[in-house]
Amino acid sequence: MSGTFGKGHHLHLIDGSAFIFRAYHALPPLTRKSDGLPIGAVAGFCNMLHRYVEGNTGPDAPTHAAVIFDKGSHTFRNDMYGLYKANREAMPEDLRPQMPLTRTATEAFNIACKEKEGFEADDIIATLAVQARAAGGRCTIISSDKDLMQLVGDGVEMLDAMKNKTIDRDGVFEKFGVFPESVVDVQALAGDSVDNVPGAPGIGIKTAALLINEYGNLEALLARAEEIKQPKRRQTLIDHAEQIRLSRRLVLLDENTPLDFTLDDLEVRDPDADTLLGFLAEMEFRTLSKRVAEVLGREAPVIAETSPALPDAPQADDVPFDAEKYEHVADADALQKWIDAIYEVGYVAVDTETTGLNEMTAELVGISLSTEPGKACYIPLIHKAHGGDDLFGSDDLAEGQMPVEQALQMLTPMLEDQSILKIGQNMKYDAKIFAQIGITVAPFDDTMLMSYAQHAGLHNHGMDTLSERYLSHTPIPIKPLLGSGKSAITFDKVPLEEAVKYAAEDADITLRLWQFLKPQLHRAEVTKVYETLERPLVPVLAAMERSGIKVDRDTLSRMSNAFAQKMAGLEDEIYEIVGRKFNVGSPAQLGEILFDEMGIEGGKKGKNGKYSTGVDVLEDLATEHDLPARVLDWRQLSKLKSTYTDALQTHINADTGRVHTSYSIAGASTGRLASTDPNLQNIPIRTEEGRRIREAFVAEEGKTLVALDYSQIELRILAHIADIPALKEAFARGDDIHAMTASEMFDVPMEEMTPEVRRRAKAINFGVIYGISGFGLARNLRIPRSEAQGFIDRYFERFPGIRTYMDDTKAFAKEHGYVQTLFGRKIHTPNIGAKGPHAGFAARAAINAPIQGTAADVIRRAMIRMPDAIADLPATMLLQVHDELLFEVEKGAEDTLIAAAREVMENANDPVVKLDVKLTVDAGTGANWAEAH
DNA sequence: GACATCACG
DNA sequence: GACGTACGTGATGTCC
Repeated sequence: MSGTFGKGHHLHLIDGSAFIFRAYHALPPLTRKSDGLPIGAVAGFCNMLHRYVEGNTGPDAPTHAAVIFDKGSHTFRNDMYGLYKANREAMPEDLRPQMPLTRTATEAFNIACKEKEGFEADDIIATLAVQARAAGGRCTIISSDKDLMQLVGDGVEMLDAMKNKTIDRDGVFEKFGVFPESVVDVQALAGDSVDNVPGAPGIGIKTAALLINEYGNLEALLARAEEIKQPKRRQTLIDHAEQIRLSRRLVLLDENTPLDFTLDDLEVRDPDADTLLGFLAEMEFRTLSKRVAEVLGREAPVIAETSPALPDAPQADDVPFDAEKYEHVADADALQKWIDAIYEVGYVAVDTETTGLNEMTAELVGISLSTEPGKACYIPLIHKAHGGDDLFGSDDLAEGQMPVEQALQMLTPMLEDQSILKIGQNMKYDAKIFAQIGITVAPFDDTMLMSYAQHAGLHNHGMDTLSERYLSHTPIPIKPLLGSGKSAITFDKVPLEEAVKYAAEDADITLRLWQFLKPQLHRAEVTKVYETLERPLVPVLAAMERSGIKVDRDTLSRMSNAFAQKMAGLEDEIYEIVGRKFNVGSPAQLGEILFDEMGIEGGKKGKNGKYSTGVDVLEDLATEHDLPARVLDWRQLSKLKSTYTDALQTHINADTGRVHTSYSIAGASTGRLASTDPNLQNIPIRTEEGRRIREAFVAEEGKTLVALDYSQIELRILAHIADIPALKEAFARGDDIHAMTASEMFDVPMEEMTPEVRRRAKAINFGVIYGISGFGLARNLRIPRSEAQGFIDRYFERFPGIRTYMDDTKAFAKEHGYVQTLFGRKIHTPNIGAKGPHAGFAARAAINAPIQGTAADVIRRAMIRMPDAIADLPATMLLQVHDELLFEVEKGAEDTLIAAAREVMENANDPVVKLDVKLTVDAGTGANWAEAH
């Protein structure tokens, strides 16, 4: 299609800067081999352009396209407002020299490349989009920048290339709560911390959308600001009217940027093969050159090897994923070739396929390996013929598999060879599967933990997330292979051809992630965290999980029956009071009965129109009415029964008679572990009835359980980090820390301390760790907010270091985007700059993270040292509950174990971190967990 | 699958 | 000075 741009034409506008920054952050700091020129961002940029061009086929392909860049740092917006984009970080040093190369790259692909001094790319995009619309054509803006959303509609849409998601008018509404024509009004009110647009203080996108929807537009709102009911909001709008108008001018895109070209100049052109291949060769992008050459039907240019390729050097340009190329290894010859290749490079990505997710019961089905990007294999071992269908004889193995013994005999020396690095994603899983059959995998790297060490708090660390984020590749989903629900099958029933593609791809992805993430560890300065706090924990946890803890089924069963009886009794009483039967377990039904039928005052509805019937609400009502108290009792029993006495029984392993939890190392952002399937970190203890559940956790015959827990570890760490002399001295003296706080705050001598005063001080101490607020403390203590605020003020007065710590921590988080523990663990705080309600949330999390995270690091270090420290004792470490370790030991050796374990725990910070406060550990023993704690 | 609720540190 | 508020988790049951 040609001629003047108009109806039937389709313009693509690519936000060049977004491409560059994404490429820069997604790739390691690659350099050109011949001269060391940084080219990581250019490499990523070229890959993205290539992928973009290749993806543009079919009827919706653009007829016109351009990549638009920013030019110069000073624009007309800086003249309007000196602080515009003032808090932007300077461009990284290794990115600067790459900027001109991205323009050259765009031209090499023969795509129009446009920029204009003094104008932002957004303004040029706006101008072109409006021109395209006026001419009757369509326009797609390839960007996810919210500043461009004001342009959407009437033939203009956006495409988030990252998520491959189109943003239309409805998409804009989802983001802003208004349609595109009102976006600037909302942005003017909400401001933007990234671009430093001031907006109206205290008003975020939600409130802004509410106001604009009510008043129609910004000018109408400002004109009628006096009518607003909320006093603060009204005053803000009146006081900051000019600032808001300025903000609107800042976010409003200029649709009349003077341009020295027309839409017709942007017509899509085929690249010139020589120019493009020449450029790629000059950049020394080997693989991309090959790919592009293939597409163009040309010979790939020869690029000299100017320096020997390092074995673990990341590839500057990536190999495309191609599941067809994965190898199905079916005999000893083929496997031997792989083992030889592994010894050649010294490392291998390994992944296991099994019959289930529970490593204690799952059986090994096959193994996949990868030694370089794009090169991977799957060694199926016990896949069933015909998908295990009974009609054909269910136990027949599929053809094309080597005997399990033979495969393992060949692989085991390699898996255990100290000179071969095994790379896994969540290696604890594979290590446990191999441990089941007597294979100890070592040494190893774990890509999940590498990601966690660098990016805790930013995103999760599952393979799908990492692959999409860092390899721009969506892995083959497992769902279609296994099905779901009742008809779900296990992996050994998956046909070999499909199994090879899926399984080998996992190894391929893992290897690529490792090549990408490993050099980044150093760049992010978290190598020590990974090497000392993450990786060494894997074998320790694997051993604990495999040990499990003995749980007595009869005890649970008896308790379950008792609970059921009590619940039935309570149900009768509840129905009696209400006058009919209903589902006591339904908060919705209960809410209506309490507040509508019975007419009790004080019902509060939540966001979906249901009354809240949480424990706080019911406890308040219980002083006046019988029903809430009964319901609370019923709920407690229901919880204990369903979650503990019943569910726990289903987790008792048939072979071991024990319960084997699984710890996630990379789940909690602060560095804490999390326990799942079942969660053994939330077994009841606070109420007498719940505590009895712990009686079912028992020691084996002839053994005893020993529990050791850190005393007040978070408060001790707070005393150290915030440097509070009074707290440090109290810990040194061994004082009751809450009583001391109370005495200091309320001027009560320690000898005359009452439980009530101490309770309040305790709540405040905890509040401080959580990033205290008057509201939260008031709610916790059930006192007026003003009184709670008074306590907090007094606390800050007596312990001024706390305030400094809080302020410094928030400032650090704002500046760096993360906070750190004493051991260097980073916890990212992406929402710290948010406006509105999110801000307080993020600030409190930032204040808490170094404290909770340091405590988590301390016990991790203790756990890592523990196996050696107790190696000569007849003892096993079973469980970790954040500040507690539970052991099982032969009778008679309790004291020796306590001495050894306490020594490790109390000195776990040594020698990396020197603490001003001593860590102390309390110990207990017993035949069951209730006694030991 | 979202939400409410409640178990733990 | 106000948006809604204590920090971090996981499992269960209801209800759409």
